[in-house]
Amino acid sequence: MSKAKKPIGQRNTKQRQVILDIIQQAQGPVSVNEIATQLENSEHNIGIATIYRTVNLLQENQLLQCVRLQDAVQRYEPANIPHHHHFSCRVCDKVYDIKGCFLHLHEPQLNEGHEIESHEITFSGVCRSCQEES
Amino acid sequence: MSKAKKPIGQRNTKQRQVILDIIQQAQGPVSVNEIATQLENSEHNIGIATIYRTVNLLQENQLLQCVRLQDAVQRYEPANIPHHHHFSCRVCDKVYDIKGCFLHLHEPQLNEGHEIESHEITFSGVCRSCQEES
DNA sequence: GTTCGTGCAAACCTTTTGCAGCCCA
DNA sequence: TGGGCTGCAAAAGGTTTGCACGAAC
Repeated sequence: MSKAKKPIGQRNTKQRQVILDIIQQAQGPVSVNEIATQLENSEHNIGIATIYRTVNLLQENQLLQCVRLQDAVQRYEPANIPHHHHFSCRVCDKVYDIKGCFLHLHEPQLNEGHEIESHEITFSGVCRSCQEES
Repeated sequence: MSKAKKPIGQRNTKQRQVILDIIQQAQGPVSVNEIATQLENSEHNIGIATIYRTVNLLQENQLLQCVRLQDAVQRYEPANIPHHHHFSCRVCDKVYDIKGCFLHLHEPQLNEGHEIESHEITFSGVCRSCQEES
């Protein structure tokens, strides 16, 4: 069923396809731990080092981008989704995508002389689901 | 000379005052490593665990706030400075404060149902000093 | 003197690396 | 068949914790 997919890196292994599939089907950026947990619940047995090596490879090939929020872990999401930001729930720790961007970057004096190339906005609070539960 | 200062936590120790002084006199958020380096260059001998325990205590007492940028380390800054954000130079790795906030948070539907309590914006690019050097 | 705080070292957590065996091309 | 890829385990960085000694009240 993965006949038409082009190889990741030099060889097209099952592990790499499975990991990429998990990230592409997620609702927001996922961590290596979250990937490992999903794999444990399936029949796949993929070592943690392979997951790390794969996400790094996918990043180098511009298929993934890395998101680092307030906690210690890195999360990964497909590189081809439009510009957006993230919301991190302080109750359940889940990370959601927030569409669009509220930033007005073109007020010139606000850069204070630095050359801004990119920005990252992280919101935090209580997510939809956790509000309903309380 | 630290006669008038009120205690941090339950006891007023020299270590805690020294660590707080370093953070308050810094130009931007500082990491535990940067604090440790400054202490090595002085006559103080403070264990790394004490620095971590102190910044965590100061955070609980709302004297410090934690800033986590794209790299793995946490940085700390006084909690009483006005709302602002940060710029991280990809050349020299220094972190600068950016005054003010460009964010327009009150467009209601953009929260996507989550209750936003705080936000953090990190800019990155090339800082003033590094531009001049090239 | 009692209790809290410190320093040291070990533990912990996330991520990386070395290496022998496996499997895709 | 050969070399890239995997799994395991050990190592590497940043942070936390346990414990006995020392210092603040």
